[in-house]
Amino acid sequence: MTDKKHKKADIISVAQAARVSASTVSRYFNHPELLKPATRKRIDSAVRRTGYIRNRAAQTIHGIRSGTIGVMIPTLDHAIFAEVVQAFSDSVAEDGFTILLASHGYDLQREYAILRKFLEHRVDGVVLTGLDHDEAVFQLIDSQKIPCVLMWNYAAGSRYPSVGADNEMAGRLIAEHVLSLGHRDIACMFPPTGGNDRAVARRDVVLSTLEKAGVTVPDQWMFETVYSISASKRDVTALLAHDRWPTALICGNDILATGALYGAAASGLNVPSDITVVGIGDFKGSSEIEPALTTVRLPARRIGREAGKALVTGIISAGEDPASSLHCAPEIILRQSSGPISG
Amino acid sequence: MTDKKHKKADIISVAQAARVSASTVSRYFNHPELLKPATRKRIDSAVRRTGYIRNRAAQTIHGIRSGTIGVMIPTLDHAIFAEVVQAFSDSVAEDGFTILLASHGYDLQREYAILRKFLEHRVDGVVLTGLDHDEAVFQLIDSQKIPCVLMWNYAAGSRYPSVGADNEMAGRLIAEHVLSLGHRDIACMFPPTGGNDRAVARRDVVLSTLEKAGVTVPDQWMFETVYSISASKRDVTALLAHDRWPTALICGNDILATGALYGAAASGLNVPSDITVVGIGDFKGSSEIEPALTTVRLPARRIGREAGKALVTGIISAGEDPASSLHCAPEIILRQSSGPISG
DNA sequence: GGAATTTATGAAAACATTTGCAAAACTATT
DNA sequence: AATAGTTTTGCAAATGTTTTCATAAATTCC
Repeated sequence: MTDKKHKKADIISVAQAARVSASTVSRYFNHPELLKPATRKRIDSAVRRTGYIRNRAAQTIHGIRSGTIGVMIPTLDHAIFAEVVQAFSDSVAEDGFTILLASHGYDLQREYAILRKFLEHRVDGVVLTGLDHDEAVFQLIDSQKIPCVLMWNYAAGSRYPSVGADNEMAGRLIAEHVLSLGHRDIACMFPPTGGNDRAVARRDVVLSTLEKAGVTVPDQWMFETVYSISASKRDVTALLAHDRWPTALICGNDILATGALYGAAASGLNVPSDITVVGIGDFKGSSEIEPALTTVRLPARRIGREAGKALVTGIISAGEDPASSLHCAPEIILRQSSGPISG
Repeated sequence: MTDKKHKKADIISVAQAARVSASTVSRYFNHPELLKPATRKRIDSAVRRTGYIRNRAAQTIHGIRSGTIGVMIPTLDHAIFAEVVQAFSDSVAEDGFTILLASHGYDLQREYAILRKFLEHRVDGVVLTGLDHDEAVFQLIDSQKIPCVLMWNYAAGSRYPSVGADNEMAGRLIAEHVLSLGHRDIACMFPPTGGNDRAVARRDVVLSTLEKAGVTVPDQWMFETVYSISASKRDVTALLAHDRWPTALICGNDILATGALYGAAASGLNVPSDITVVGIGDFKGSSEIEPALTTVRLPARRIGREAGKALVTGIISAGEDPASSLHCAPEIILRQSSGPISG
């Protein structure tokens, strides 16, 4: 029955079909308990017959919530962000929210532009990835008085509630683990830090933890490698082609560590007896790779879920009970890719 | 200057601040060429001072496009979908569209519910993943006369324009490659097929191609393995623990193939001299893994980009020039994980 | 069986915009 | 300086809902 006269099914056409007023149809959706069962049935059938679909745009201009949440991430190409977004989306979907998703590719200008677009759509709240953002972004959110949660990283005094892992802790955990195995000749590989506070925090804390133990990483063992398995594999292969290698390699994330593992394999070296390799993140696949990767778990699913809950709380309670921060603690995961020095 | 009197910046307050009428402000945004440069400047400053942000909801009820596109995927947890979505999003963002993203987790009921939600938000178009959907879903899209593109898979006579790869071709390519290497003792590992037309198509065509060559896959070499590296590693390890193995293993996707490679490594077997392993997809990392994986490339980025372009065309030209199908041909990628029989 | 409640419905105003039409303000032409 | 033509602007109606207030209908009470 797709005939439905094609009268652009609005609330008025439904009202006519049900022989009631538009107000009554509106109530049918928003306060059904106010209607007489008989009327309800009549409208029910009319809705079905006309194929009416509510128009949230029309509701939204009444100050009613739009039911959307703006989600801003650097990129979906990093599987870990995809995982966070998936968990976030599932979490808020339970309360009927749909996400408006956009990625800025680490471009701060774009982040601002996207945020404006979110606001044009009158999102009920926004999630940003990471703690650091352009001051203009924060001011815009302030001025619109819209709930906001910073997701993925956690820091006590963050500008907005933050739900995520403490990156410094993650860096410290992995550095301490490597030190505890007796390593002193250590190489580090981190992604480029431009526009990426997470990477900066991790690198700085790893280096300072090593230094506190009296270990300095020589320049030629400090790699800045783009986030890709192939780049890492290449750099590690080059490193291992020299006559002198480190006994351990700390990678800023599991992607780099995966590439490092492949690089070691391609160089004919054994991990961990020839070299220890560790990562940060515990990405999907890190536990199955040969050898299984020692890393620090950043609980992506949990972060996404909790960030969703926090934001929804902030939205539903409208200011009176703002979203609150939550630390999803990172946790060291010992596997086979790390071992004591020499052997 | 976050003072702005906090008068809920609407178009009228901007008009007052600029000493013009609301209509003029509206024109400032929608038809600026109709305004006198002086007025334009005045409004420009007023917009800035009041911190006004346009309200797309209010525009949308005038039949103006909402500037959103509904994107429906099974899950973002499969990196390949994340990649497609990222490319799609980038593509449509160029034309000012923002995506509304939701995942149904292969649940057809949920797909229908999400579609309704998209329509409530008056999305300008929708993309679905895969060719097969509930008839109710198709009817709903029909009845709303909204542009729709089926993304990821391609088939000539699809219900809506499809942009993607031909799965049968992908399956045939990989099966033929394995046969051409001389293999006759072949095992297959595919994901569970419930609600997943892609998996079905691939499996069926692989089996029929093998059969046409006179090869039958014995039951105990037919694995139905959930999409995860660990499950695949487990199943392959079990397979290789028997006294008789196949000489080749065809996996329904690269995730399963990756797990298989790890399983072979863990069993102390060499790929490809002991067993050939191939996948489908050419996921990120498949080229770097040791040994690099022979697979069929499904061009995810290209598919996402082209699907975006196709849908935007359909939206902008409003019916008169509907979105059109496009086949992004799969391509066999020969790497190290496959080799001739025995050795 | 009517008054007093309670419940159910409708009319109209409100929401933030766009747009057709008409008036006002300019320019150009004589 | 008056007219015609053009450009710029404002008014008011329209968009699809929700909500307040008022009224009509149903129910309860004595």
